[in-house]
Amino acid sequence: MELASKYNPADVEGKWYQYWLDNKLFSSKPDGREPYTIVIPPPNVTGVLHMGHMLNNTIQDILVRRARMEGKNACWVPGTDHASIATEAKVVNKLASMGIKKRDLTREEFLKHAWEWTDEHGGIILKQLRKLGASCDWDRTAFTMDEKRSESVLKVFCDLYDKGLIYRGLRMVNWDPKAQTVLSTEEVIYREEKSKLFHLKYYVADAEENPVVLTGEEGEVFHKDEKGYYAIVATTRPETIMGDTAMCINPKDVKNHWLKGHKVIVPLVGRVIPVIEDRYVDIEFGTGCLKVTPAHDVNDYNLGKTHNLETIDIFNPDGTISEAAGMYVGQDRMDVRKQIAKDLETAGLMDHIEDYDNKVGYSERNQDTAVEPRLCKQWFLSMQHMADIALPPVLNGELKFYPQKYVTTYKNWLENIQDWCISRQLWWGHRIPAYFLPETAEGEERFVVALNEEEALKKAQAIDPSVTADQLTRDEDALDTWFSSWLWPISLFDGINNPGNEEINYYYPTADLVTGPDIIFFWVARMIMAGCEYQKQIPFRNVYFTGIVRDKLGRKMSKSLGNSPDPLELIEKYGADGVRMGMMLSAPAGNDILFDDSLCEQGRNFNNKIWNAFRLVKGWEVAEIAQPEECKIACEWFNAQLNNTAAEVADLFTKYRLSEALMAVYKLFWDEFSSWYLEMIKPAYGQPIDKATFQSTLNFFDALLKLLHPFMPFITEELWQALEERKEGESLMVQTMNFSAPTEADKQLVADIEKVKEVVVGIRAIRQQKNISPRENLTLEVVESNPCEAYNAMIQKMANITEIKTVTSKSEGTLTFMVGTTEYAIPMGNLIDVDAEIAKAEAEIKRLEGFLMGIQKKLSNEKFVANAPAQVVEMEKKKQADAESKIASLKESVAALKK
RNA sequence: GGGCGUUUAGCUCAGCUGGUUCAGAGCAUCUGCCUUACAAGCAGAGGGUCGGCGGUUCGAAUCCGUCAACGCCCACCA
Repeated sequence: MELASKYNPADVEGKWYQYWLDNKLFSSKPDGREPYTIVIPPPNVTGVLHMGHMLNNTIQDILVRRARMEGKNACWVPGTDHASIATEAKVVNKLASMGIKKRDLTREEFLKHAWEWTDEHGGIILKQLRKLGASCDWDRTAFTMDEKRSESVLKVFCDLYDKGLIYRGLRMVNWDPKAQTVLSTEEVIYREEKSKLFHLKYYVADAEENPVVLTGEEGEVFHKDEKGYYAIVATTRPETIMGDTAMCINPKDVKNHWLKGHKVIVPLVGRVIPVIEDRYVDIEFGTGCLKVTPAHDVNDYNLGKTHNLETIDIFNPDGTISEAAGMYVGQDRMDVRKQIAKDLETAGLMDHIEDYDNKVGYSERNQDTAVEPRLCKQWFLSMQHMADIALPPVLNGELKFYPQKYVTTYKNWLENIQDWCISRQLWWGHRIPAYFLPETAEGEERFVVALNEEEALKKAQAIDPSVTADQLTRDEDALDTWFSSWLWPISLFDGINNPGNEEINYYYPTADLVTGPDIIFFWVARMIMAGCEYQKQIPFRNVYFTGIVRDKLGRKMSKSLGNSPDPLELIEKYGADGVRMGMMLSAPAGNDILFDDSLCEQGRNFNNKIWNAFRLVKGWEVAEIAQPEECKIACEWFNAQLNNTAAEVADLFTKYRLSEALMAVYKLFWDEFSSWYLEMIKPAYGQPIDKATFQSTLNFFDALLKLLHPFMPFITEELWQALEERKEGESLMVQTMNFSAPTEADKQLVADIEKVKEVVVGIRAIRQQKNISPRENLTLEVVESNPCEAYNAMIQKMANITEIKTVTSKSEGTLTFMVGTTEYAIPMGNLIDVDAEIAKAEAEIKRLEGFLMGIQKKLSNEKFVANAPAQVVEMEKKKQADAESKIASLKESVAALKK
């Protein structure tokens, strides 16, 4: 058999992926088996694979492949998200680079461009997932804006509207001036920023007819100069003064009492505004005077409502100053902030400026764009009902989060739920199925919500029989992307359009959801809501929250830092199996992973180890000879070890401790199988192996490949196919794992062999210390009794020992070591350094005496003996006895050496 | 300002309801080996007063309190 000494993933990965596809091994149809379903968190349709996807999808693939091999009907449904705002932004940018402005296009023209862009870039990411080995049922590939999903979205919208849960309302919302759309509260990211706090002078306007009265009360603070009395207002946003319609003080604020009932002049603007009083104002902040701009701040808006203030919207949708401001019209808000500060200064209206740390909201999708609070009429989903139905399953454990800590996060969010703003001023998305009738004579807005125009017309005519089809205008807005993704686990199986169909009944609820904690509110929580509302059942039983992939310095991977490796290059370099293993080695649920290429190296090395073990086994010549004793024991032992580890791995899987499961399999293969088992059974050079041992070894290899396959699908398939003759279409990925639960005898055997290993290691260590070649024959003496008698042959083979003698007292001139309470000795002739051995033994005696003293102290403590469980006391007594016997035997050795 | 989490060998992490020989793993390190599967390897070894302090207990990495550092989430203080 001619196999290279190094495994080359590139030679095999593509081949087997195609083989799996050709044989439709990823595809799933409802049948009598237990279903195991995962729906992919749909990546942005025009996105490219990054390390986060790699981690996330590796985990999903491991779970799916494992479930498949456990005999379940595994179905992993792939798809992409239309990513309304992100994709629209990309298209707008691309058009801009071609010199086309979005506003010069009609909706239809724009959408044509967007679809072209989607068709061109769409699905690249899914192709990339194949390189990773993802075993998705590709025939089921869906898109959040394909026909079925779109229909589902519109149906749900109409249904929720009919239920009274969707409403249209004038609210202070978050506006993204770059994308020119409203955002939900979840889409706003707050960042701490170094900014300035400007202190502006608002002169009292009516001092003439309504004199300022100074009470002289303690704590009163006023400002006066040659132009008159003035209040000082602190603001971070001086550009909004054109929208000021009041100044507010706290009625309990003594230092500002003198302002009560007065009017003040907005600096530069000249508008006279009232001083209002409201306990909302923090007396301690700044001067306790607050400028009120109802159009541009949520709090101010609320103040405006309670105090009936005028609202002046000074911004255009793109963030430039509007006509209504009367000044700086057409300039950008950020430029105006700088300019107005200068102008205020020049006009002597700036008291002073100080540095200030401020939290500013940015658009989640346009992270360089500060969000502008804006008063707009939008569509909202009332969330209280949704929160009410989505909270119990998570709290009562029907739906589990891994790690569990996210339950608290989830609970907090649901208990303080806010209505969801679901409309977006975008074209790329599901257009809201609302149709406006002509306004009434009083200018009142009238609309109907309907699945299609026909129905809309009917509904409209029920309101106003005179309405004709062409008088109806459909709402221009699209829905928030998440309004389609929240239906994903249902809509993938067409459960909205076709309730109770075979697929939804079979695959829903899905088993596991694997996603990042950053979208727990955006997506996870809302899917639970939709599931509970439309399927009356949770959408998945477990949620596995992955961590963030960071670089080895702990920095988030980002384009600007350039610290994000290209996943495809990694795969090329280390093989998909190597990269998968690299990712998984350090990815406990919920912990961030500090990714480094060297992790993949470890994965690649492991591949190579497996490969070479295979070369060894397949290189043996098999003969009809008797099975040597040590081989027989080795087979029994490894079988026991295999069952042990398989049970451990199964348990780890149920706890989603995948990296530990991988580590267990890694050690099983590398340490137990390669370093111990194969060495135990390995025939001498040029000698054949007996048939029984060989067959067992093939069986073990087969079992190991099964355990490894979910983690490393390619190399395992390659070797499984080469292990024995296979028929066309056969594959490891659809084999079932059948391990027996470890018996007591298994456990005992494993424990016995652990001792054998210790003996072998002891002998090897002596060889190492004394520079004795592993090839040089030695004899071994066991003092008094040999607990490993049954395994002598094995020890002899592994440690190259010609004879094992049980002796009552060891020979002179030996080097010794202890395993448990048994002393082992190797006659060394004149090779030993007596003084060094004495020193070593004495050091050990000292250590043991210290140890013994601790135990004796414990045992002489009445309270310990009285309170500790009998078992623990027994254990201590045994420790004491063992230590005493060890000390005794060491002392003997020393005495012997000193002779 | 609230809430959550983390802090154990150089690095990344296990260590469950306190007690199976003075704390474990992988990687990295050191030493010796090109031993006829594998130097992407083999064999052996070293390395931690479990963040600090205090408490509960016969006994604490493990429970309680407190302090500190770091991280995350939520919140309308201009």
